[in-house]
Amino acid sequence: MQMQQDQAPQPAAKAFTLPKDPVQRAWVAIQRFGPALLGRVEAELKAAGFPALEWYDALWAIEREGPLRQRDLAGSMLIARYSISRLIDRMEAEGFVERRECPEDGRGQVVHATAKGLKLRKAMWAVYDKAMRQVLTPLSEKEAAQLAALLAKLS
Amino acid sequence: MQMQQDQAPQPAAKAFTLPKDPVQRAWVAIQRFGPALLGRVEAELKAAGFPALEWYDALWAIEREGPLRQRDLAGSMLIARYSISRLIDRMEAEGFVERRECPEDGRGQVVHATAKGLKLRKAMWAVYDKAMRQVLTPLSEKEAAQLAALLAKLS
DNA sequence: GGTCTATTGTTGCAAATGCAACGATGCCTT
DNA sequence: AAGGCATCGTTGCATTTGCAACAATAGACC
Repeated sequence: MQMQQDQAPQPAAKAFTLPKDPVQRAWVAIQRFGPALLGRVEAELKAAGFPALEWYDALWAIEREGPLRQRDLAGSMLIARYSISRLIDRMEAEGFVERRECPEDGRGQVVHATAKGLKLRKAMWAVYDKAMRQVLTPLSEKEAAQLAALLAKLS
Repeated sequence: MQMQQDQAPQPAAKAFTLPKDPVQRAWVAIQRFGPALLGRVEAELKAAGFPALEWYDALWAIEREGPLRQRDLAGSMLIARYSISRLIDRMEAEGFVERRECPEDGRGQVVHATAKGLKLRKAMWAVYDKAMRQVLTPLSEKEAAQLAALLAKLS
């Protein structure tokens, strides 16, 4: 019987050599480091007892743009409608959002944030912001801006 | 009854304005565009009837480094051991790899690629390479190298 | 109005994932 | 050699996802 916490989700990262071709280098970097960075931030949120980033994103989208149709949330978060449907199921079950009928469209559901939801988002932000900055410390402000610009070109 | 294919996994992307703070810009870009790019490439592989990128990555790791312990595959692919265990289950069931006993470690399993596996990797590469380059066309070679360098700083 | 097609959100089902545990083996210390 | 801890790979279980369908509503066209 062992007492250590087994099965770390992110196993020890080996030193990794990128390919020579610049395009492949870029691709490999995106594929490897992107998810790893997300994982680190998600891990900090979870360690602080918070739900996943999705929840934050949904709450933030609503706070930014006002109550939203599920369709629009899906568009805003770039995920499929059925994913939104179930995400909102879970968030509603915990009282962070609520669905209301959509006056202009009988099919629609408008998602509102509750006071509890707004509070959660703020609490998450403290941890999220810190974790994000920590993960990005290796970059100067200028480099961060450059990185954002390069990625934005790929939209 | 409708004949179109419903529920596109990546709904119409709205024009998206990045925050002002450079660090947040970088983070949002990583969070949004990274997965979107991966998704586009994955979609092309799937459309061509191929399995997911994971399969390619596993086969390529083995081809590059020789038959690998599952532990090392996990390290190389940055995923948990139980994920590897099940990934290899599936790949073995389709005859692309096979597990053999590890001579130096009774616990170990060494994963070998089969001829069928090597063939699959090559076939996938044709599509993968093309899709990857297509997704990255907005970047010049120099920019691609820059992007890779910036992301690598974050390892 | 009536018909036809598209969109919205939901759901059943199968597959995949995360987590926590486990058996088996290796390794280190005594 | 023996005990104790660490590592390797696997698995049961609950949760989450992806896919394909669906009912309900909207909108366009005649």
